Amino acid sequence: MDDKVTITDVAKLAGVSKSTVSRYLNNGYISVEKQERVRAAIAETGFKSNFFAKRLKTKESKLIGIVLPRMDSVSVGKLLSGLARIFEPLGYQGLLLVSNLSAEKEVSSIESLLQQGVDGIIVDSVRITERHRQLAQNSGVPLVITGQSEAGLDCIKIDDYGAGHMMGAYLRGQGHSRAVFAGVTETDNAVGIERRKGFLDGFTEGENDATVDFVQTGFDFLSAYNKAADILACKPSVIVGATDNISLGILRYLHERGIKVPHEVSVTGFGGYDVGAVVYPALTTIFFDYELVGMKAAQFLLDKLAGKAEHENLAMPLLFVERESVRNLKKGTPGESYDLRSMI
Amino acid sequence: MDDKVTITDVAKLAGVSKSTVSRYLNNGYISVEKQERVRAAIAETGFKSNFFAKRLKTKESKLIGIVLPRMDSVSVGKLLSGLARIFEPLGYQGLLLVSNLSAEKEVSSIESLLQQGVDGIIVDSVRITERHRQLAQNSGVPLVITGQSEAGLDCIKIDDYGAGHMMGAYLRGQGHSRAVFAGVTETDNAVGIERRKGFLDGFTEGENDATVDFVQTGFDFLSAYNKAADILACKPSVIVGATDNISLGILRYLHERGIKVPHEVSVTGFGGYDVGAVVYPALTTIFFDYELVGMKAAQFLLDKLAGKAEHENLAMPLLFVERESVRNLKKGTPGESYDLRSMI
DNA sequence: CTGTTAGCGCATTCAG
DNA sequence: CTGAATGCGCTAACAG
Repeated sequence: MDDKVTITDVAKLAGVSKSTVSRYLNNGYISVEKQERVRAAIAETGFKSNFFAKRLKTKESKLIGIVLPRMDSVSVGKLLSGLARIFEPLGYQGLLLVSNLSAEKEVSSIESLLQQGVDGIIVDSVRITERHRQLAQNSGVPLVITGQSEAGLDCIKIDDYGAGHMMGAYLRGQGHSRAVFAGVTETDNAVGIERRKGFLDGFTEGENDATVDFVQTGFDFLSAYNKAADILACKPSVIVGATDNISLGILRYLHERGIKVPHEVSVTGFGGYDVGAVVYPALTTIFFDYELVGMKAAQFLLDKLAGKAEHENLAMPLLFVERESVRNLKKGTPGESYDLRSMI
Repeated sequence: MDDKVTITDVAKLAGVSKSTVSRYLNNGYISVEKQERVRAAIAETGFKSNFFAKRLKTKESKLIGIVLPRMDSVSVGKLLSGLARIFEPLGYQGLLLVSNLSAEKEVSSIESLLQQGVDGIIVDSVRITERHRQLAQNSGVPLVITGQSEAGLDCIKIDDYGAGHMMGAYLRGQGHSRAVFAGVTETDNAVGIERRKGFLDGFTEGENDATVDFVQTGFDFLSAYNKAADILACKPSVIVGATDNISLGILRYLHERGIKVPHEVSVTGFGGYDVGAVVYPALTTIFFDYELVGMKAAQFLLDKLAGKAEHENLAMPLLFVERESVRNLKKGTPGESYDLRSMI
């Protein structure tokens, strides 16, 4: 309603020129006296500078395009929190698009964002295509990728391979030799392929009695739960869920069947958020700091915007969270820990 | 990089005037022959119309401002999913701002959004202030509120009072008379006040032997866990968490102490997402369809934009989810249900 | 320090 | 059906 008032109206009311008002708005030099008159005129008219006109001139939008695979997931939420934490104090705002886990949709979202004139783009990708690469290199606006890692592009991500490897090595150390990896389909490269491969390597490294079966599930509790019977049929000493959610679904199934964890079978996850600590037994897992990923990615984009950033392909540190769901086969059952505070 | 090409370049290459190109872009009449030439020129140059210039003329941004209290919460994620589901197919994009649970920050976010020239605003509010009201009524852009309900404003929300009442009545029906309501502080009006009041009314209605104690917690597992001892000190037959998270924290505490749920004490929550179904016992709760709230809010905003919507103050329907965590004191212990599929 | 003069890229009259 | 002309509201030289 009140966007009718323009810089011209203010200038008229203050008895100065448009440029003077513009200077007032943009830290240009202006005498204290006129400064005051302009201030008063702006207050009186309720003037708000027109965003589009301003951007048309300056070629800067202060807008960051953000492409996410989905909205209703803890990790995505954390990632967004991290992004907001960096961008927001600097006056950048986020333009949000959802790809629904489709690499094609990611691409079209990026194209759309480019047309909107965003200053930079962050895409939490499920898979990098050739078109991603083209856009990243030729669009003229900096693009940083989280979720996947691809040589030659700017990526900030969790070290999925490393996490898998760390878990594999840990479980070997606990004396396990028969594992089932319950994972998602290969459409998500990082989770579906790297994490799994890392686990395989870490678990079987230098050993010949270690076996790993693979059972495919979805990302949600229920689909994991539904595959639990298949998993059990492999007679594992440990079940490794590709995400905490998968592990929780399996834990529920085991509970229903009266199968004791970790006494009869061990279970681990990846993710490390609080939920894993409230179930019983609390889930041993690896903590992924997606908020940190968000912050790093944001900072990196900002650096690129400022021209002071070289190419980077960074993996965030991992934190192993040992809780109650793994049995040490070499020493028997672990002493159970009975305090949530120590596990969160 | 390729944003250099403007409508003028295309016109020149196609051998027509700028206006003709503009018409081509905006469904204006243009001969088939020139249509083809323009199409070719656009393809060749890789022309993308400049967003800001276009908006400067049309006064339409196709941008929806969205203000959220936080990012890392399931309900907020669901809400966003719902919004995206409606807005996205219509070419609207979301400009996202986070208020960090502060009503003041909400207001400044709204003001900022207004200045960006968004077509409409959705704010998931924690508390409505006088300034909210002013902005909603005088800013000239439609504003719909979720999360809170306020007379005279356009609100779409969960029926918090109704949910509380429903839960209260249910528990009375199960023969409970000593309850503890574990809730958050009153800064969140809907959760802190309405939900609690509804419960109080539903639980004590027409009875005089029913008592409800109140214990304050935060929104997270751990803070609820830390208050569990205080809660137990009240000797309740049932503990009512204001959110599922609160209830899960309490459930964990009870488990650690070996207190059987629901045999020794019952527990309920509010929210109804999947996590509550994977813990043991699975949590009896009330399902809030935040995704539906998002869809409704989006549609409502669209209707207002089209001028075909009257004022509205709508509450979404509730779904009672009976699982395993409540004991029927009139009939003894419920038969336990042993299948996740029936509870999700 | 300040006013004047030009556009930014596009949509839209208005005459053809 | 089409081209020429006119701003949308603002910033950035350019001379004062």
